[in-house]
Amino acid sequence: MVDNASSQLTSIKKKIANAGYKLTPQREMTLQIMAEHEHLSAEEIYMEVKSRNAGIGLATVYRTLEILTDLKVINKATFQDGLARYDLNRDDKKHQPHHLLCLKCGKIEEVKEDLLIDIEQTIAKRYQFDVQDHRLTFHGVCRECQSNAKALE
Amino acid sequence: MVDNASSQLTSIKKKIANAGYKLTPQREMTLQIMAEHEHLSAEEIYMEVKSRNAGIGLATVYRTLEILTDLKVINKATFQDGLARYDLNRDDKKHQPHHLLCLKCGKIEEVKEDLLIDIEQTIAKRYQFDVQDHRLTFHGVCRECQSNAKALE
DNA sequence: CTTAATGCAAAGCCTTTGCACCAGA
DNA sequence: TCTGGTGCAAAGGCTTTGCATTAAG
Repeated sequence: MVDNASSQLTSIKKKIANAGYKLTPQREMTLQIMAEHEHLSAEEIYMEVKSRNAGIGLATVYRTLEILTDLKVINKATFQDGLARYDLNRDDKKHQPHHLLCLKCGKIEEVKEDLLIDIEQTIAKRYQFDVQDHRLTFHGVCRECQSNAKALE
Repeated sequence: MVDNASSQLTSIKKKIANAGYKLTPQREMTLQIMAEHEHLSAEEIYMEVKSRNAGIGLATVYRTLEILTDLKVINKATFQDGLARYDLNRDDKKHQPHHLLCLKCGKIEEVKEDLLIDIEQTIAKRYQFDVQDHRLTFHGVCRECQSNAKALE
């Protein structure tokens, strides 16, 4: 697991270098943190870097995230709150994972499988639309919040 | 068709009044315009009202849209550009429609059917997540842009 | 060395809020 | 009349940009 993660980071770093970008401590730190957490916002990455006593500017975080998004190394997802959140592109997934957004506690869960394959074909046929990617988020109540609600009854 | 639209507006206006809100010219104008266009941003509604020589403030547009969203008379959808867009809730649909976003021309199409019913059940079972609504957008290339691309070959 | 990258602060967007005035019901 | 609604301008969040300084390759 750890090996997988670190080998993934290594290959990402190569990708950055190959694309002609410099491998700065700030960029490495950002990648490291993204490998350890999901759905981070720019602000959260910024705070996390600083908490490790490493220096970085918020603008640098945004610039790094833009580069990584261009390189398709990470995904950017914007939810209803208007806050962009970022995730490392695990594996070779070409599609954005689905999300479950809890309306009570705000937690975001990830759905590992791609449940839209059939539907994309339907869309392609019925609307003659060449589907390349998708964004799917379910709004509802997560398991914990359901339990909590029951406990209060 | 026109009758349908106007009767829909009439019932929306009743809903507004019943909820204890006042029926102001600004609110009527906003509804009228939303009945005529899809996927409007607050700014677009604002400009459209002014182009009809009626007065309105951008803040009022936002406040009206908030009320209408609360009343579930309209839907608010935020796309990747971070701009919120609004649509009248046609029929009694309880779920947000799906969207097709063209990556070439930026056009947004609407998918009338709800294709997620089965998937929502899968999610509910597999993740014990109480699904209440969803947001689904497909990214790809629309029919016209496909034709244009072929014409250039 | 050379040029891209950084950090700060300022500026940009979209959206919300405060407040005095206005107008539906 | 009475309270909510409006409009303006100011303030708020998130994100981007300008510019002098720093550091990777």
